[in-house]
Amino acid sequence: MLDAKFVRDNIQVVEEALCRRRSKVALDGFVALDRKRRDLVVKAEELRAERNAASEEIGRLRREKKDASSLMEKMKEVGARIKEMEAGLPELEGRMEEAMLSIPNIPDPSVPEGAGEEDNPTVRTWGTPPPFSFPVRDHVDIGADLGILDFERAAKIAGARFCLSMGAGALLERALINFMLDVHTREHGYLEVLPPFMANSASFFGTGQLPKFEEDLFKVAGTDYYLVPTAEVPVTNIVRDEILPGERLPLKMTAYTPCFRAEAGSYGKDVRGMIRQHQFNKVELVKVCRPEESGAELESLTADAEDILKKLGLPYRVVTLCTGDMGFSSAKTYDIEVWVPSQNRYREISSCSNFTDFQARRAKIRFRDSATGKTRLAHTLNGSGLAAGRTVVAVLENFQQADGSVVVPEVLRPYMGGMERITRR
RNA sequence: GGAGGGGUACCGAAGUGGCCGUAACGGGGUCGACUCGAAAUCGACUUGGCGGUGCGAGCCGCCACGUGGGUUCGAAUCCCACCCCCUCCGCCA
Repeated sequence: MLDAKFVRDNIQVVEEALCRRRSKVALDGFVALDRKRRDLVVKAEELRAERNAASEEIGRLRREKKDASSLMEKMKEVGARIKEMEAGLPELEGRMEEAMLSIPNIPDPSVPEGAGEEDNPTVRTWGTPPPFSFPVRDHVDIGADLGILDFERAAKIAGARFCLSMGAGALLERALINFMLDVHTREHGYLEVLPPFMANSASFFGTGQLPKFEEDLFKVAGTDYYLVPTAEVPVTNIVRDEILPGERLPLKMTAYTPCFRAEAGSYGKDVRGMIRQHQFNKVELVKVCRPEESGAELESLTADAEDILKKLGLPYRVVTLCTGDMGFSSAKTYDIEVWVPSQNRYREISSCSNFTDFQARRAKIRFRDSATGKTRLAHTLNGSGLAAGRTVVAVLENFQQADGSVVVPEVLRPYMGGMERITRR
């Protein structure tokens, strides 16, 4: 959510930002609506001030055993007028709120303008796609052949877009998760947290998934809970409604969670394999920092995620999402894309975003600036570090051998009981 | 699921219709005094949001006692609904 005051005073800046984002949100009438609301608020406040003064007077008179009935009579009327004033407020405030909640974040000036995915410039590339002297197979075939992935039985248990890993497949994914958490906590200085895998609607409002994107979520029937689509939700909300001591920033947290996504509107997209699932495992990185530092913190967060791919030896590139491709709450996003041999292209494996104060304003995440003693909104960031399911895909496909086996990356071997190669059982 | 207790500031806690919300009392914190320095002691200051006004330090007002409604001239206090926490019982990994 943007600052209503900022929107009011900088309506053209916001309109221009919406235009750059290719967003269709209309700000028509916003200023007039806000004007109307503030007029009402001021009038109601004046009346309340009058009533407060009179009530005090009534109290004084009664203590002195004097008559206050005429004043009380008068205030009865004032009370009615206050009610009248306030009656119109909820509707106006509701419309304001709705307008504010539907405005996306303003893109950082460094974000390139563009319409969609095809306009995302590549920032850097690491490694080279491996050459294969034999026909490349995709992870579904590799996994089935090795007996470690079973999509048919997953469909029996749950349905389409679910995966069942077994044996070395299950071990590989668990090893990846442990490896990622260890690197981030031991080498990158993140605090490991293990949060709830469901969260209440207030948390989802805080990070911006609600109210706009409810159809992407799984709601637990009969409750106020939703399954988390990313650890961003429970982890960022750890500090919701808090004023943090300035010297404790930046907060750096990493969390493993399964992620649940309804994937509404993605019918026919990535239907094969474990690229796009209703449930997948992910290790997330979350930061809460001072506004001055969020730009640099995004760079280091992205580098922390990249480090995992480097250590695994998986080729990747980093792209900047252009204005038309960015998420609703983000001011700047880097996508890290890993090489997927069977598709002969790079696929997203991590998305690292700086939300500036957009989530912090919604979630009321503030800190006390020790220099001024004043409270300020913090900046929040997060990124996948990494999506474990897609990392399994990348490992299986990039390290596949002519004989159908898969070589285990060196750094994972200690996590897999020394296993050097996944072979058919 | 049943029974009971509770949610007030940074923490503990008092307050049960006006004299109580920058909110008693205790603790903590910050600054100052004393001291060679410290401890102890003494003093001052320590919630957040919204709106108006001003170039500004500021000044003025409104709101907030878990949340949302209601009663009343006036609600932390009375009424209704909901949320959360704690204790005991039941069930349970």
